[in-house]
Amino acid sequence: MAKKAKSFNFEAAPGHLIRRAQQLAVAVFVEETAGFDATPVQFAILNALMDDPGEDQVTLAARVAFDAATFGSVIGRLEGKGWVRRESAAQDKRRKLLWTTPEGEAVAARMTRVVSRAQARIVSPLMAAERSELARLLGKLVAGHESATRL
Amino acid sequence: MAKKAKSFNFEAAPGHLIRRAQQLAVAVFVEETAGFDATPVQFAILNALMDDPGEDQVTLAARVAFDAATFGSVIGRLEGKGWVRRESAAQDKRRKLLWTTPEGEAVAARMTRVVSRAQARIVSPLMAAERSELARLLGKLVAGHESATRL
DNA sequence: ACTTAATAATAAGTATGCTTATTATTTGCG
DNA sequence: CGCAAATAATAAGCATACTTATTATTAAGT
Repeated sequence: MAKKAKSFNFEAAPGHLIRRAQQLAVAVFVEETAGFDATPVQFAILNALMDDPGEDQVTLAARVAFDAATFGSVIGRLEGKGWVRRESAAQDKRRKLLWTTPEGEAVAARMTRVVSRAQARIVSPLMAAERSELARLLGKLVAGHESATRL
Repeated sequence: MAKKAKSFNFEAAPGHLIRRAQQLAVAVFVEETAGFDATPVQFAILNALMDDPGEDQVTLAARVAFDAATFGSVIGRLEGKGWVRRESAAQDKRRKLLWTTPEGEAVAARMTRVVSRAQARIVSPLMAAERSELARLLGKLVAGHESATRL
């Protein structure tokens, strides 16, 4: 009963709660995937690329919700690990097309099990109904802003 | 109806949705607070510090859910802007105690209105009942992991 | 009292995540 | 065709966010 809240109550603000959730989600992911040298973003990129082989950087960046600048550096790291191959498009030499390598696909496949466990652990404090409700609300939130801003 | 989802469906994963939400929350915050030279984290720190003046870095970092290393650099920037004052504790020269300056408090006060608007905008795609439900679920999620890991 | 533990802060290194600027292409319009 | 606008990628710079290592200081145990 100590809280005075004379200033802005940031701890109850959606932004703060979302930031905390993101923080904890990454921590769980990293913990579960220790041993694999891949971050959440890198795992997402590998999977997105396996669904759309030969995609160019801009399009793939949009699919995983990334700005082009950061995306390029992440791809650089994935390329350095030999998990992604980058090649200039013949028709349009500005574009760099991307493919996963067999090694990259193998890593993604081996990670799937622990990533699934990480996702489950993230929402483990919630009951089953609450988990799907959270997913629905976050989905609606994201979709609402996507249609509004159209980045 | 094009999605094959032959690989891991990261787009429906809690971790990805949370990351997207965080991304959009920061974007809205930055947009609303343009003109003030403060980030979401800096605003949170100013407010936390106004509630607990003279707090040391470690304790305050825990309150806003920050690692000590990053926290130190953020405080350094706030000190550089003249919004926070840092002073070694007399009894324990390892600790640095923190206070907001009048300038820092003035900035926080002037930001309150637009930050409130930003928080409202973040959850604007949701209906009123959904907003409180999202806050409740995120709160439960964060609390559950806090009690489990005790970082 | 002296040495070891623990603690607070910083430094260094890596990885997002963003913005603006620059470069290389390509497209589109007159 | 020729030039301006648009586009793809990178570079540079700032701000989180984390880890491990280092330094300074205090606490704790013998």
